[in-house]
Amino acid sequence: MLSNSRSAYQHHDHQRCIAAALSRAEERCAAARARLTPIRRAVLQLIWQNHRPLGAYSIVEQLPSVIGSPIRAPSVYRAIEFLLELGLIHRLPSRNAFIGCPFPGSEHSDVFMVCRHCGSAAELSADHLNQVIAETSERAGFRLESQTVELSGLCASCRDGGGGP
Amino acid sequence: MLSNSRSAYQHHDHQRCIAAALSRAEERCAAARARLTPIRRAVLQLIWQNHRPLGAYSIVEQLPSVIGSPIRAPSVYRAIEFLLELGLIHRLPSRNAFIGCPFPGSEHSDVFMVCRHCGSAAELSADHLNQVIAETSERAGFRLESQTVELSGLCASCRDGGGGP
DNA sequence: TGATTTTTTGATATGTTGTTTCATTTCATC
DNA sequence: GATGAAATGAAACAACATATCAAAAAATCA
Repeated sequence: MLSNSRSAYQHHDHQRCIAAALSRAEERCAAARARLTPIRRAVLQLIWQNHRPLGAYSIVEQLPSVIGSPIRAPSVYRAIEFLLELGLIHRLPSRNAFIGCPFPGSEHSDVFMVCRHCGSAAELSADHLNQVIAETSERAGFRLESQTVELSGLCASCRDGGGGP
Repeated sequence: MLSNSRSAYQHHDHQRCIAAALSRAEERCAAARARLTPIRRAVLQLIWQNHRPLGAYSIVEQLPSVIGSPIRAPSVYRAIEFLLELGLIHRLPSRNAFIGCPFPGSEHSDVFMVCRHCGSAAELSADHLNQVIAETSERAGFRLESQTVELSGLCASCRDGGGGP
């Protein structure tokens, strides 16, 4: 089971998370012959500023502090679209928000655990769960192409009385 | 496995679907000492006009033809909120749209199969799937409270070359 | 019944999220 | 440095959702 639930919910050196995410993004862009432009890089960096899903207009607000000049919504959405296509981020439909993918490139399907208390979201890719989802679809005669699984509840830290990461 | 995938995707007497849904709504409102007012009833009826998720502003547009007089967005959202609370409809986050629940009252969790071709959505409640989701959460130390599972792909009718229901 | 309280609806405005369109700039390639 | 493709700027707009306060309707009860 691939998961980033430890780092998402517990204290950790988050600078390394960010650095690793940007580094993976460089690799992936190189492999895809795509350009990680300053805007795209800044958007990715903002999304990775913590483990909470970030809305597009929050990015619009915060971009000047990273880029220097104001960036309008369409540019932000273009960067988001680019990052989505490369699998570097995911969209959480129930929140209209975006979150960094901790393991881009690996074949996995979107399963998120979103903590109602601290707002952090962890992603996991559980083979068994995906298999059961596939089987269930199959039995219903449904040809599964993609999936979004959003689980809401309390993360380990918040459940145990902590205040989250 | 509770599911309405047959009626959602295949030819059937849909008038009976609507009548049954309204009848269940009456029951459920009576049990909850809540009022199924004309607006709420009309909104539910519109959502049940077929098995495709319906957006709030489509409801706003269509309501006059059911109610007679125009109804603004806030009233529609109030009706939607009411129906959601009673479990008579569900919200599909990825589409900003609403769909009737085929088995309100039964303890079940939201799993939807949305056909990318015909747009119809079937709901199912698969014990095994829910159990695996619960186990997966547990293993990650996550206290699961609610879930939304949206599966996208091709329904049986569209997969077999048909045009859907 | 009539007064009181609660629930529901009306109406206006506004907030939030996402897209269209077209012009301009930047970049890679030749 | 000319050319075509990719990326960005800028303004307007479209779609989805909520805040607020007033009015009406319904339930409750003296």
